[in-house]
Formats: sequence, C-alpha cells, structure tokens
Amino acid sequence: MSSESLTSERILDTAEGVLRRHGIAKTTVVDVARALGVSHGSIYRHFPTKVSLHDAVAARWLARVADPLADIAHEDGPADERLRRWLRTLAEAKRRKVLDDPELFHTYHTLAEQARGVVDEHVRELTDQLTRIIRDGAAQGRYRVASPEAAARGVFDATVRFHHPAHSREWGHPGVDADFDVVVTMIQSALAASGAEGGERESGV
Amino acid sequence: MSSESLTSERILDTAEGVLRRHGIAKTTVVDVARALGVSHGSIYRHFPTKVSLHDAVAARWLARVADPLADIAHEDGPADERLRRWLRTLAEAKRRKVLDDPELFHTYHTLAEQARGVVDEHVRELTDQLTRIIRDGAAQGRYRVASPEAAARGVFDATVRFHHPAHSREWGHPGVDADFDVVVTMIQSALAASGAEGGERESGV
DNA sequence: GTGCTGACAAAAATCAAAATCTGTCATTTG
DNA sequence: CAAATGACAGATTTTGATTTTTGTCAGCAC
Repeated sequence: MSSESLTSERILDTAEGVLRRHGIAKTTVVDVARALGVSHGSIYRHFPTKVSLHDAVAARWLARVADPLADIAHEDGPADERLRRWLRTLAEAKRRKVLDDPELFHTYHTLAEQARGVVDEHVRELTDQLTRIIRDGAAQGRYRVASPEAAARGVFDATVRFHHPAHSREWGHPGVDADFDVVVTMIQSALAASGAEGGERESGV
Repeated sequence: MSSESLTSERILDTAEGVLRRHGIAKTTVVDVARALGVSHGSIYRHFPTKVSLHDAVAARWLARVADPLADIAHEDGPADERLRRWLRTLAEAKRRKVLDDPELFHTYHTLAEQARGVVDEHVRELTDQLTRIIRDGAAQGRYRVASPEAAARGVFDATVRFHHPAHSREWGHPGVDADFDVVVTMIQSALAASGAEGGERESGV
C-alpha cells in the first residue's frame, strides 16, 4: 500500500477506479484517499480541490478518445478516406462507451460537463486534427477549401449529433448509421466541390 | 373569472402563464387551477395527468416554432435561398428565446425533454418541410440528390448544434454566426453537387 | 525539510417528520 | 345530466436537525 510513493498519476488511477465503481455523486475525496491507504489531506497536496481532481480525470478520459484519432490525422494516405475513418472512429468510440456501460458514460459525461475548460481544449485538439486532414486533402488536390480551419470547425459541428454526449440517447436507435453516412457523404461532397467556407463564390445560382 | 366556460384551450393558456412565472418545478396542478379560479379536479376532466398537460403546453410551444417555417417551406421561390432562410429562421428563433429569457427557455426545454413523443412528431414535421424544399430544389434543377428525405434528415442533423437546446449555452458565443454560415454553405454545396445520400457514386477519389 | 497526518471550521449532503401534491370519485350544483 | 367540486389515499416534496464532506493547517515522522 504505502510501498509506492504518492504521485498524481497514482491518485488519478485510483480516483478513476473509485469513480467507476461508485459513480460521481457518491465519490468523496475521503473515499479515494481510503482506497489509496492515505489520509485525505495528502490528496490536497496534489490537487487543490475536488473539482480539479475531477478535471484531471476527465482530461485523461478525453485524451484516450483523442489519441487514436491523432494517429489517423498524422497518417499520409488519401485525406477523404482518412476523414471518413476519423469521423467513424470518433463516433464509434463514443457509441461503444455508452452502449457498453451507460452508467460509467454518464459519470464521465457529467464530469466533462463540469470541466468546461478541459473540454474546450479537447475540442480545439480535435479540430486541429481535422484541420490537418483537410489541409492534406487540399495539398493532394482532393479538397478545395478557402480556409481549412473554418472547414474543420464546420465538419466538427456538422457531425455533432454523432459524437456529442447530449445526443447519446439516440446512438442506439436503428437509423443512426444511415444518418451518419448521409452527413459524412454530404461533408465529403462539400469539401470536394467549391469553397467550404464563406467565400464570395456561392454554390448554386 | 368564471364567466367563460372551462376549455382545454383556456387551461393551456393559463398553464403557460403559470409555468412562465413559476418555472416547471414549482408549478402544480393546484396552482394552475387556482389561477383559473376552479378546483384542481376540473383540470383532470380535460387532461388525464399532469404530464399530459405538460405535453400539450410543449406541443403548442413547438408549433409556434414550426409555423413560420412552414410558410417558408410552402413558398415557391428558389430552393437554395429558402433553405438558407429556413435554417436561419429556425436558429434565430431558438437563439432569441434563450437570450431573451433563459429561465423560460430552460422551462420549455425541460418540458420538451420529457415530452419525447411530442418532440419526435415536431422533428418529423420539420424534416418534412425540409424534404419539400429540397424536392423543390431538385425540380428546379438546383439540387441533385438521390433521396430528398435522406438529404432532409442530413441537413437537419448537420445543423443540430444551431437549433438543439442541448447546445444553447454556445449560442451566445461570438463565433457561432460564422460557424453557422460555414455549415450552411457546406450543405448548399453538397446538395448542389453530387448525390447527398449514400448512392454508389462516392465523391472524391 | 519534504511529505504526510489528523483535528478542525465551514459548507454540503442526508434523513425522517411534516406538509403538499396528484389523481380518484362520490356528491353537489346549475 | 353535464360539469364542477372537494374530501381522500397514496406519492412526492419540503423542511430543518443531524451527519458527512471539503479544504486548511499546525505539527509529526522519516
């Protein structure tokens, strides 16, 4: 128990386990300390408040979502295939999480809800990845966009129903896969065609 | 007070007012009855449960959103202009509601949250309107889509961040207008170009 | 001295008793 | 007799007293 020294990492590992078992509402700092075999005062040496501990747990959870996506963003295959795969991987990861363990997903969702700053950073990271893919697509001559950053944000926004936890209730419904495909195909179509960002050249007449 | 006879309409009008003033949590059937100057038993003559009363209020609220949109859907101008205006009207209506009276908006959101069936019907109505516009666009030769229904659903989904209450917190942020324009432009672009629905003809490659 | 403890005050959560509300229905009213 | 009432049982919410938790910090231990 007291063999290893008490690090932030170790606290986070344990906190995650306790959170997983008890849910967010019933987890206290004292619980986490007890699970570690230390006094709760020690935890405040590593995290100034309980909320900051929650934020850190949320950040790790979000990182586990973002990491596999980063790989896709940094490959150098055809951008359109990577974009589709990136979006599907994101949606699929989220979907699996809810369907596998709704309880735990709800815990993390609540956690993330409160950790506004952490989520903002996460979204920035994801849109940066999208920007990279779209920029690659432009370099490859597959996409034609005025602003890759704006287009990336647009892609992220347009797919919000398939990755934002607020819509998780619908992810189990029968039609979602088809809905997802429609939206992704629209996105591909838009990026491949004229400017995906408010340039002067309006599509259609 | 007791001059008019007690109709469902009159109950709904009053319920809406009480809800507006007290919020959903603090509004009881007794409150509504008191505001009407009748006994609460009378209300159960028109609505079987408190929930059904809530549903009816939610339905009226949603109808007030859908009605102006129906006008746009039934015009016969150029579809792309109507689509853009339809989407902006929807987003703008929602946005005004939150910014004007967040308290009241929250009340209605909670109401709608619970009135699942009512919301489903509302969404069906809206996507039907979109289908009509897109079908018109196809007839006008402006849009090329394999399935107007699927495309309509795609358009609705892709703009979810701008009209779904779960995202209302962001509607006050500075960048949203630009974000909205990007997404709408992408949509126009996709509809104007190749099939907006999973046909065999993939965009790109 | 660095890292941890545990007692403490203030804040928040819990619990059970009391009050209120929902939904029913036999009775009253017009 | 159609429409409304109000007393009632069971469910839910409120209230306020009690317990638990958070976050601090003086001091202990290594």
